Amino acid sequence: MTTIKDIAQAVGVSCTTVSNVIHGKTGRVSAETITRINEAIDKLGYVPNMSARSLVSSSSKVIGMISHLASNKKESIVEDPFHSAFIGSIEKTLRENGYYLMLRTVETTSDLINFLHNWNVDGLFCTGVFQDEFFEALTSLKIPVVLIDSYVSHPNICNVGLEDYEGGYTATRYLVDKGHKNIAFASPSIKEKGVVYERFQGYKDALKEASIPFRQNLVFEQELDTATTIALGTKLATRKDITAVFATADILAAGIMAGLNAAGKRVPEDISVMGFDDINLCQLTSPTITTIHQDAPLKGKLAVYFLMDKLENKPILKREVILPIHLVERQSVKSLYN
Amino acid sequence: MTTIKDIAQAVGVSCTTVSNVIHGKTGRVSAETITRINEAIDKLGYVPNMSARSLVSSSSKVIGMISHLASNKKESIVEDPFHSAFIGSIEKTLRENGYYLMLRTVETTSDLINFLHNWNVDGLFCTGVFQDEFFEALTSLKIPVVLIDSYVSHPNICNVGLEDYEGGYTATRYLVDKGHKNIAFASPSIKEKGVVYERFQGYKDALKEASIPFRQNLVFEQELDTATTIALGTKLATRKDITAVFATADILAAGIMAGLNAAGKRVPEDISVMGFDDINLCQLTSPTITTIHQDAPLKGKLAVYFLMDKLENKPILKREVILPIHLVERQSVKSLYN
DNA sequence: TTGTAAGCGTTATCAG
DNA sequence: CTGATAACGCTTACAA
Repeated sequence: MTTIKDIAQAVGVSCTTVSNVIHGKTGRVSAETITRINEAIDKLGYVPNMSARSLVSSSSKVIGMISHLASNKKESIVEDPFHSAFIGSIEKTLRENGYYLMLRTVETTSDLINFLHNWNVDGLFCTGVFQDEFFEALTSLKIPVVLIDSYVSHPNICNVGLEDYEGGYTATRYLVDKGHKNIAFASPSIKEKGVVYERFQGYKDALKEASIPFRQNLVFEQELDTATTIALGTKLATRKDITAVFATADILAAGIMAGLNAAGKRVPEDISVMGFDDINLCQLTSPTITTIHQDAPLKGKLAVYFLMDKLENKPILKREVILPIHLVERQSVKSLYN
Repeated sequence: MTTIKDIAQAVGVSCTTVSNVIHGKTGRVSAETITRINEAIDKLGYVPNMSARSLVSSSSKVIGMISHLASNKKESIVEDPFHSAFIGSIEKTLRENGYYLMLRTVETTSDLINFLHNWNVDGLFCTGVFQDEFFEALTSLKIPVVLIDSYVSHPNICNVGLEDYEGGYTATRYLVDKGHKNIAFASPSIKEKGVVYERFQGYKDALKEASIPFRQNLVFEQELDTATTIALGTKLATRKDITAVFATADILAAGIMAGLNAAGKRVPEDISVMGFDDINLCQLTSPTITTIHQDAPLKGKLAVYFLMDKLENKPILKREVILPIHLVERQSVKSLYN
């Protein structure tokens, strides 16, 4: 392991000078020394020891991407702890800016605090945070925090979100415009201040606007694992009154379609289905899925930009960015006006 | 930040003793001191500074999960939904053993070396490594390396893999047993010493065993993005000779099915399709996809166990573990014997 | 323009 | 049983 000291000796200068050159504090160093140091760095293959830096400088260049697991949830592919859609995008942007990404699951608030102290973590990403004790802990941290897909807000915290309300509204409105009146709402558990809650409000408002009474018995909340979603589909097949379903996730929509199919119902002839997210799957099912599109990689990228700005103490113009959605029309919804 | 020194002062002992107690070197410490130290640790909320530990002890508890990007590829670290399946499992197992997971994409060998030095990385996971210069670099590291889904081998390196050959054989054999003779092979680029290559061998051997001549014009290699896979499906629809397709990934199989469908072909009536992996998608398409099952979370877990054993210098019984596959029969394959 | 030296939090060596 | 003390690699006042 080549160290700064090795470079200093090779060149015949002090550690200070080497350190200064490395950090571009090149104002008070002669041009010649600079080149000689840089040559030595290349030749000897110097690589900074981040632990040492971190120890002395209270900046570690470590960014945590944490996922908060409510106590004993089972890990499944659906319940992907790391929201794989945008994590690649996050790692890339972070790396290009000289940061390192640590993935960590925490169960309790003190798990989080310990983790942050362990590595002197510089900044944090979290997804799907609710208004709870965990969020409170987040707000009192002294490091930048960027929340993704969370409807909790605080002056200390930046948010990257989606037009969830609009998405729910747009989807429902689309179904209404196609002549549907008995529209089921399928989603995971509708938690206050969560993305699903917002989509739910959009659903309800679209109904109200069309003077269609909201009925609680058209709301179906359940887990997103494959077996459960398929079961919901077969259950919906027995409900003669329902002509359309709005599912708040494509994976859920697909499961419902599979269940309907298994029960002998045809989509969209017998019942229409709308999804949300516009993942690849939507183009692979038969019929293809009409859905609300969102740009996950962009979400990741924006989240990083937010964090970088805060880390570099740039003025934060706004604490929040909301990505637009749009409807992608495919085959899973049928018009009742024919 | 509470440090060891704070604890030492509070209890009235030296740093050494505190450190010893923390590490269970409790042989030469009085029972009373131990409890007093532990109480202080709780009360003052001591959390170890990993950077400091790392600096002094040449073990950082950092494990890298690296993905090697061939320079100009756009794919990111978890572009493959299948990879994200076991990354959660890896983080969990690592965490339970006191380690931390860093995600990192590297393009060149020296990117890798630098990263390792930066953080004094204790161990490494890599997926899909081929016999190239990058692999050579891996073999000469002095830290434990566990390869996942890679068919390169070296005494210094552990492998966690799958019965890819058997998978290819089993899938093809199944199609043959159903009376198919003109069986297409669809996959991403077949690289020497890669998982796809193994599956390809299994395909060829199953044909040979059934005395069906191998035909290169039944082999289709292309990218796995949705548009391309669907295009392949429509292309296959024009090939009157083909009665079945073996795709080496479910995502590919689904795309092909969508393309066939779009071109007016019915699966499995007109053409049969087999997948590989058994991801959720297989149960969501219509028809559901007959496929080769593999256990991704188990793969992740075993990879971690391998690494832990090497990190703790436990005797390595075998350098390699190959997970079994099995066929899951669904609806996308039709028997020609009726 | 460059060097000295202290100190970050921890562990390890060696004395007491 | 316990405690000084050096060392890990680096940054940063402060000197020169």
